[in-house]
Amino acid sequence: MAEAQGGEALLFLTDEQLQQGIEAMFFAYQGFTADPDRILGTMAYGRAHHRAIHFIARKPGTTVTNLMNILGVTKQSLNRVLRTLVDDGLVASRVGKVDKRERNLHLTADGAALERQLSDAQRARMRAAYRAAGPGAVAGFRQVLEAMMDPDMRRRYHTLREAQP
Amino acid sequence: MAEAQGGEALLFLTDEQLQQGIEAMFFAYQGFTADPDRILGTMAYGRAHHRAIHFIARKPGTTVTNLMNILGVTKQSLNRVLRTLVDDGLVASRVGKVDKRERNLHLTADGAALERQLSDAQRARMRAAYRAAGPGAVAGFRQVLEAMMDPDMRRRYHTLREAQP
DNA sequence: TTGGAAAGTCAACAAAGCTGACGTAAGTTA
DNA sequence: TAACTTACGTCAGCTTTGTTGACTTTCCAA
Repeated sequence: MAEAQGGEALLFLTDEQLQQGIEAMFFAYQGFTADPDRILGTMAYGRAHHRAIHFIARKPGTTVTNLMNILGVTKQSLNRVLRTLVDDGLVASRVGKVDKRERNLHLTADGAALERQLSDAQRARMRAAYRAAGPGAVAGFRQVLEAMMDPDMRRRYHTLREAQP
Repeated sequence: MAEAQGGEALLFLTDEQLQQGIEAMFFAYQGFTADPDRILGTMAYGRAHHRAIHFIARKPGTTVTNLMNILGVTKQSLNRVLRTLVDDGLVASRVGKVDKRERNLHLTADGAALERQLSDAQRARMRAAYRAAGPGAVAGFRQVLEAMMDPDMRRRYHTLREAQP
């Protein structure tokens, strides 16, 4: 028991321990999306709009195809969401300069305002969770999440950290 | 920098660090559901069926209302899923013994077989992630996830650990 | 200059959530 | 006992968000 935190101990992970991890992911994800969902519920938008807005804010000028790959949805599904955001003046879609087939996506002032509202709520919860769990826990949290990703998604996750062009 | 992992350091959490946590949750959840989704994609079931099957397996004899609260969906939405599972002979719905208004839900042999198939895939990924991250990381992972839950859900999460009657 | 990639559109559909209303059976309480 | 409440099931209708497939337009590159 004393060495339960030591190296080889994980070789003896019980199904019950793994099950608890699975359920923790499920319930935590509900909390993770709860605040933005509540805000979006008051408008004509859903979680899909939030995700699009989030990643456009994160990588201004990103293309439709890139966003599509990050979100893991089809072009048609993304396009419907994007169209409402463009129509409502939250997202600007500009023809690419180097490749005119591409559309570079940016948030408008209104879009950025909504993004900030949603992000603030989600970050507040994340901040509270980080503080409650403590500094050591945060590193472990990130390590496990990263190990859980598919390789493709892990690559995209790291790409988001790169400097803007 | 040396004390970046020490106590008060978290008071200086940057938005960028929180953002990374948010994105890690998003991408990791994709991985988390990927394997069961792939299996279910070959049959006439979806993620909603998986969730129902999971929690019925976890708490055999649970009632419809209880399951509804755990999953966070409406009675009608759950009922549609449950009906197909009962019709297909994966779930047994028996009238309660003490309170005949209640229906006690159990997996049939076929249901248990599917549950095992789905769980094995998801547990395998979880096990791999835990091993890749290391023993210390696992504790932190669980702490942050738990802190991220809504209080209601945290209570339900803990309730699942209680002994069966 | 022609082939193919990128972006977008339209149509049809499915999964899974929601609200509201209603009915029945079974407990609970006044 | 009568009235209320709870648990469950169901019907109807709607929304969001995903899917395929077929098609056009634009434009880069071989």
